[in-house]
Parts: sequence; structure tokens; C-alpha cells
Amino acid sequence: MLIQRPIRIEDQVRSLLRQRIQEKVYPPGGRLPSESELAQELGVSRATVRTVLARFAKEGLILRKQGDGTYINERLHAIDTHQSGLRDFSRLIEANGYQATIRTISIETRQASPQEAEMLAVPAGSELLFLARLFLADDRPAIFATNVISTGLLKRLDGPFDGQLPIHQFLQTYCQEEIAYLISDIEATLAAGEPGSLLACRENEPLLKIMETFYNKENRPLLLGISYYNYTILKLRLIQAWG
Amino acid sequence: MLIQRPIRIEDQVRSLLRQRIQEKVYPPGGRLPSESELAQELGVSRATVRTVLARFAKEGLILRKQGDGTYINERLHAIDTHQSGLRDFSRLIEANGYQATIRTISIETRQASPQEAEMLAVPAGSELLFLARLFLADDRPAIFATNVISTGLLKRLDGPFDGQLPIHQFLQTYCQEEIAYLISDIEATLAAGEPGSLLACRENEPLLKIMETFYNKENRPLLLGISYYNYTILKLRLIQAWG
DNA sequence: TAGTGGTCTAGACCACCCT
DNA sequence: GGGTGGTCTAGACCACTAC
Repeated sequence: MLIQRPIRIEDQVRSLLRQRIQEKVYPPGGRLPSESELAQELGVSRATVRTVLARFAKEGLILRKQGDGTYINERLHAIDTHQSGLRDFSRLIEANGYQATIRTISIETRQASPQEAEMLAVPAGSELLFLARLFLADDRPAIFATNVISTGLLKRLDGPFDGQLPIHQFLQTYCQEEIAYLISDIEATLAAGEPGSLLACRENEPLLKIMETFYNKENRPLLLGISYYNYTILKLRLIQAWG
Repeated sequence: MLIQRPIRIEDQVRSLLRQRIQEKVYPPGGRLPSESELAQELGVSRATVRTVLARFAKEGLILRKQGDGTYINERLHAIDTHQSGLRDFSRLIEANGYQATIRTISIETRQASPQEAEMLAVPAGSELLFLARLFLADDRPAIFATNVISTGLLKRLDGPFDGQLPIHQFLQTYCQEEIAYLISDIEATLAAGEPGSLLACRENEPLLKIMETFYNKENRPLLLGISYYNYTILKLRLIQAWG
């Protein structure tokens, strides 16, 4: 039996089909079996297959044609379609074919600025944990990322904190908090100061600057992030399906 | 009867609920009626209501809590959650509370560069239609956008072409082509030359540069776009829901 | 315990594309 | 005509939260 109960069937179907696409069991550019065939083969309902395929279509991984069939997007079957560029830098770096390493620049506490206090909805001057990390792609500095979080959210105030964790896992591990959504503002800026030197940029070289706020389901702001991309090493690439 | 047949029920439900949220029939931050109640009120199945709500949740417009209810995200109920920043500039400008106007800088034909020819999958030196437009927010230049398309796709070779159309409508109108998906690469650059002067930037001011390729369902590249954002006027803001 | 959203099924009918 | 994806329904059961 390919599909078994306790785990969500939808997840199993998604993993299985993604794996088959990546391993080219279904040839790039070729056609997938029909929804009914897949449902029958896996012993699940057509509706379940459809929710998985709908998600793939939204990522651009497959192209669906009414009255014809479902085709694998050969242009995207190799690249990362998860918008990881805005949430998991290690994964983004590895998806681009590099070895990802994380260097922790600093983990320290300090007081919130008025602006930080407002964005995090904490009293002015509250204590914040400040985390600065450098992400390297094959040992070349690619992204400099800083995060701040109210120490009031931490379940343990004493370290050590694992600087290798993706930020959403950091929140899970140390705060038992789940991210519901995030807002990203993207700007351009000139290399200068710490980001410039850590990313080994020439003076006044343009950099991408991304400011993020993470919220949980109660709509409470959990975390702020400011990241600097050296886009000459790493593309910030977004895929969007229409409709 | 609130919901009627010929038009897709899902679309009607989506429009209706979006309208109610925007008009604060359901108060910001408050709770929506349950799925069953909505289904009953509108005379549709719960599954249909759920597909609409799932989409809203992905846009971050609502927050869903199992065992509790569905809540309106007051933080986002006012702002545009459609990622229009990467596909419909007029809409983006208006969503930010400005008056949007489009100034056509040029519409002309020229030969494809080798790189353009490769990206559009046309023979080197093919004839391209080149379109340059400036988007103004309350008369302040905000986005300079250029597009190139193979003239081979045009159903009518002679103009005039309507420069006020969003680019996907341009493709529908003049090429009878539908966009299936697009790939956007985001970079930072320094203001210089035409983009710099049209956007009224100081020399060497940093700008966002977005390079886009649009494809149809047959995975054929239709159109290239290069856009320059003056992000001091307009934020490039992306919302992403987790999961 | 009652009510909510989350998962999953089985099946109907439609619109569309191919040959 | 036969097969495909697109839309929609009715209903079952589960996991979770509030009370």
C-alpha cells in the first residue's frame, strides 16, 4: 500500500508526486497521469489529488490544460518554487547549487528603539534579543540578516541559542510560537557600514534591503528582520502563477 | 437569491465576502460566521465556501483557528494582498492611495539583441515591439517600466496600441494570449540614464530593478519586462502566509 | 459538551480538447 | 466520442478550542 493512514494523506501525496517529478519519473515537459488515474493508483479520492495539483500549479511547477492534461514545467522543475528567498536563506542558497554555511556575528540583548517597540507592540525600552548572521554561499558572503525579538517571548532567557536554525524554527524552539504570515518590504540601498563590509562590497555598491515582520495567528508581531542581499551572488527570484 | 447560476459560484462568493470585509460588514479583527453558516446563508456547499476562505487565508486577509473560528486580519484588511506589485502597477499605485496615471514614453519596433532573442525563444535579430511607460502616483514618477514582445505574436501589426492597458490585458487584446505564470528577478541598481532622469532621481540613488519573463500555458515566453521602482514613493510589499 | 475548522470521500455534471 | 481538467455538492469523521 503506497498511502497509509495516520499521516495526512494530502502531505503523503504531495511528497510522493514532488519526488517523482524531481527524480524525473515523470519526464520534464511531459504529461502526468490523469487525476483519476493518480487517485486510483494511490487509493485516494480525486479531490485529494486535486488539492495537491492545485498547489503545484500555483507554484508554477505544473501547467494544467482543460480537456488535455497536466504537464510538468521543465523550466521550473529544477528550481526552488517555494519563495524560500524570503523565509529560509540556507535553503535558497542550496537551491541555487551552493554549499550554505551560517556564521553567527552576534547574539546579544539590548533595549528597543521607539520604532522597534511600536512594530513589536511592546513597551518602549523593552529588552530585545538581537541576532546577526551572515549566510555564505560556497564561502562567499551572500546575505547579511539581522533579527530582533522581544525577550518576553523567550521561554528560556539564558543561552546558548542555536544560530544555525532557520528563523521559523528558532521561534518554534525557543518561544513555542508559530508564524502565521509575514510582511516584506523590499528596498534598494547602498553598501555601507557593517552590511557592506561583511558582504565584501565596494563602497556605494547597490544592495537589496528586505525588511520583514512576522506575525502569529493571534496577529501578534513576533519578530523583525532586516536582510541585505548581495544579488550578484544570489538572485532574489519569485515565481507567480496567474489566476 | 444571493447566489445565481451562470457565473462561477466560487467567484461570486469570493467577491461577496471580499466586499463585506472591505465594507466592514464583518468588523476588522472580528470573527466571520462559521463555514456552515455562510454555506447555508448563501445556499452553497461548505466545500465552496472553504476554497474561497483558503484563498483569503493564503493572502493573509483572514486568520483561521481550528476549534475557534475565522478572524479578519485588521492589519491587512485595508491593503492590497494580491501581489499586484509585480503585475499591475496602476492597481498597486491606487492601492497605496494615490491617483495613478500612465505616460507612454515610446512604442516602437527594433531588432532583438542576442540575449532578448534567447529569452523570448525567437531567431536572433527578430523584430520586437518595444514599449516604455512611466507610472505616476499623484503626478510623481514612481515606476518606469519597459516591455518587449516579438511582433510575430501580434495579431495586428499596425497601431495604435493602447498604452493604458495593464500588460496582461495588452497581451489578451493584441495577441489573444493568456499569461500562465511569470518569473521575477529582483535586483538593486543605481539611478542613471533614462530610468534615473524619468524617475527624477539624484545621481547614484539606489533603485529597485525588476526583470520579468511572462509565459503562457504552452510554456512559451511571451514578453519581457524591466521595471525600475522609486521605492521612496512606493513600497514593494509582499505578504506571505505560512503553510 | 457543543461548535469550529481540518481532512477525506464518492459522485455528479460541465467545458474543453483531441482524433 | 472519449478523455481530461473544472466546478459543485452532500456528507462523514477528526482535531481542536472554548465554555
